[in-house]
Amino acid sequence: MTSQVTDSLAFLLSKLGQATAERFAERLAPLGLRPRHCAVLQLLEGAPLGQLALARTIGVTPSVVVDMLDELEGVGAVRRTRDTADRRRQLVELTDEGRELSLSAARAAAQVDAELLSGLAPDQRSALRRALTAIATAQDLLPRG
Amino acid sequence: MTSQVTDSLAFLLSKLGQATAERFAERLAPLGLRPRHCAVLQLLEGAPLGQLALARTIGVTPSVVVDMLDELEGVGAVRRTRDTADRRRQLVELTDEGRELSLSAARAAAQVDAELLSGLAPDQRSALRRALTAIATAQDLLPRG
DNA sequence: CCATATGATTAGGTTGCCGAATCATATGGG
DNA sequence: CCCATATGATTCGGCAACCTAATCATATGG
Repeated sequence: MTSQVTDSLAFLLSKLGQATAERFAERLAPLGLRPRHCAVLQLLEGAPLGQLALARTIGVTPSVVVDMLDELEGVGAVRRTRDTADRRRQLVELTDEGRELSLSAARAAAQVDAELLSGLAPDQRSALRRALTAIATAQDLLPRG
Repeated sequence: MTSQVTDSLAFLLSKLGQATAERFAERLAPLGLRPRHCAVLQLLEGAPLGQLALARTIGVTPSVVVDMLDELEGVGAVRRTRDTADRRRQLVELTDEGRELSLSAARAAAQVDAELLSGLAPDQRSALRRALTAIATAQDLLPRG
């Protein structure tokens, strides 16, 4: 009856989160993408953005954005163009290829979801999603309110 | 209505898992511990183990175990002793200090749990735990069957 | 028109993991 | 008995994903 760390939700969530990330990464690999690219692709589906705005929104430093964009340019998903109004600025926009990749990534994610949820009853699934969303919201983890 | 990666459970779980791990790490820091040490401490609460057995059970490579044990020895939580029956083997056992640290770690984890769950109703909490445990079991992530 | 701020980039460091190579010890077959 | 091979621990080098600080180009306000 001693309470154990591995019984905690914190431990369970950490492990499960890591395992899920790995699985998702495997699914994305054939597309030439990695999990961290997904938030970028999705953000750019709206309008083109500067790199600093991108960095702040997804919560990494500007230098990380440089790397990620180098990679995304490498697979032809995004295009950097100097902002003519402010020539310091790189406007990053999605290519058609990028839009397709973003869709494929969403499909990959959905596949992982299906695998994760396969053992759960429908009401369990929705309860899980609601609970996790509530927690993530409370912890201020979600990109768009 | 377009399905988005960030709407997926996979993405949510990855993010939440990482955030939770960071939070847990902050709680453990004053103890001189990190999340990855916890599984080791807990495993050793049973009987002393060799490092290879440790590695296999927690799912990391032997070289990682070496590092972790160096750290745990550094805070006085474990002791390595050559197995007299097989002198290649290091028998790793918990010290009294280690037992106390393990308890403190469990308390830290419980605190994080409380924070995570604070916004949820009791029935939501148990539903969440059941769902996560079911998934983790299905994915073969739990140390002890 | 110069001081200062801002956007992107580069360089270098840290953490946590991995695989391959190394070293000591054990064990079984000739 | 002794050597080939296996096993346990360790070391070393590498990789991924982040960070900070320094640098460079361009803007902007006094």
